[in-house]
Amino acid sequence: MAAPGSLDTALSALSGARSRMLPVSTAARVADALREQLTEGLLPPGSRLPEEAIGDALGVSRNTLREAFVQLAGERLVVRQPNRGVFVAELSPDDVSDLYRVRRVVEIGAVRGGGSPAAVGAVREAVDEGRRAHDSGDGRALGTANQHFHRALVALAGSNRLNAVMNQVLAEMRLVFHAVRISGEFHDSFLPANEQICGHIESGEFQAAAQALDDYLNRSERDLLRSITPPAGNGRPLG
Amino acid sequence: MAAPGSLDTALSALSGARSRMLPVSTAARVADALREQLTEGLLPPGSRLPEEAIGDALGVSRNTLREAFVQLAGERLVVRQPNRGVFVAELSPDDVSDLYRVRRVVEIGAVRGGGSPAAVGAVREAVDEGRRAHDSGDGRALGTANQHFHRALVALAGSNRLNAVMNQVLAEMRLVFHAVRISGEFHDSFLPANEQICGHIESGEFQAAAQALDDYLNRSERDLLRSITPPAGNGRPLG
DNA sequence: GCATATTTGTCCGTATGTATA
DNA sequence: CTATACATACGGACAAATATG
Repeated sequence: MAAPGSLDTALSALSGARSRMLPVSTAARVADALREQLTEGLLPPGSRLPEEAIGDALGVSRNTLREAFVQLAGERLVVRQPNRGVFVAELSPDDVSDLYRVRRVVEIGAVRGGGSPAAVGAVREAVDEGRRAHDSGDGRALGTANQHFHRALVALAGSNRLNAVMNQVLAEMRLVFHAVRISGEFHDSFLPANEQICGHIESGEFQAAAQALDDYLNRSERDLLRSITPPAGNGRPLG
Repeated sequence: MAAPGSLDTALSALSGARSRMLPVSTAARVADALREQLTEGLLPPGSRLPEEAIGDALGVSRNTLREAFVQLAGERLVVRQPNRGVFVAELSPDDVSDLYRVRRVVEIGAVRGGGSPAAVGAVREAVDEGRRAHDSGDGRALGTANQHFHRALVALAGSNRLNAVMNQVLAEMRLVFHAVRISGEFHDSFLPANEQICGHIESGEFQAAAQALDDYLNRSERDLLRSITPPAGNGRPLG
């Protein structure tokens, strides 16, 4: 029941998605549409997602919508409570720490192994994208560029499966970012870090890059956990 | 159409699963049942999984079965071809290499970070399990123990999400293992390697453990790719 | 190349059980 | 405790795409 009005607004924009009849299933398109709403923060964590209401809003049947829910639940963006319904995932501080454990292993592991010149170039491109966003004062684009940077780091490993894992992790991170108030310094801090990490990679100093990345991830986790400001009971979900 | 008889046999044993009414959805139980059949090699890669036939065999409706298929497709155990149906995933040599890229990053990354005494103890337990299986000449149990060993390595990182990733990777690996003829030496080679890796971890020599694990994974990938014996066209799926 | 049969994709209606007001 | 709302699961239906003869 958290903000049903915004829910309607969020879903109404997707009704037109049915028009293009691509060889992709309706359920997949519904999942894509909902995933976008979720990662854009338009559906706040903890929100109930009633089948009938959302199915009507999207113009799809409950069966089709349920298939999309199964997919999103597998990506941990929504949680299915038996006989209760599906809810937008609420990430606890423990979940945030878990995500950073994944990131430390996956990102650092990918950086240690280096990558092809093209993959390294993609890292540099993400750094430049962040710098341009910073210069134009676009905080939102800056956050997106940072996600591109870390996606590019993982892509160094050259594994489609690892890329998919990172995509899911970043989607969950966006869920967290939208749930908390991000201070300006949080966004600014990673620009020089990215530059440093990228430089090490370009010069083949993977160990130094891994160390710098580890430092960055530890700082990032600490800052993010602080901004969550845990209530009385620790390990509790955050709104 | 590949071995419909074995498909019937495989599914008939699961019909009784409906008896226990746990707070777990039917679709989830169907997914569990199918996943077991898939990872046990009872449904060979490339097999078609017709909705009506399997739904009847499992005693569930097509809608419920389709929810299970969505979940299994997300785990890459089956592949959905639009308007064609779902098929048991066929892994190409490129897929195998991709899986090993994931394993190198995830397993080595987890080992580098060390783990709690309990997590290290689980690694040792998996080594012992493998030794017992070897002593009793149970090749099947040996393979299972090896999977437990690598699962325990990843568990060192203490991340539920990373454990889930590894579980999916191992499920795909089983798909490969069942599709190829495994030579006896393949199973025997990892026993001393596991012992060595475990010893390094117990003595806190994580760098040495990581190096030994890297060597093992490289050897394992090479041996597995060799046993696949790629036909004329490289990168093609294997039966 | 064409006509037919099969199967998927999607929807609807409905019965049942569970949770909540 | 009753009543209501909702999720769960089933079966049937139909169009569209695909496979088959």
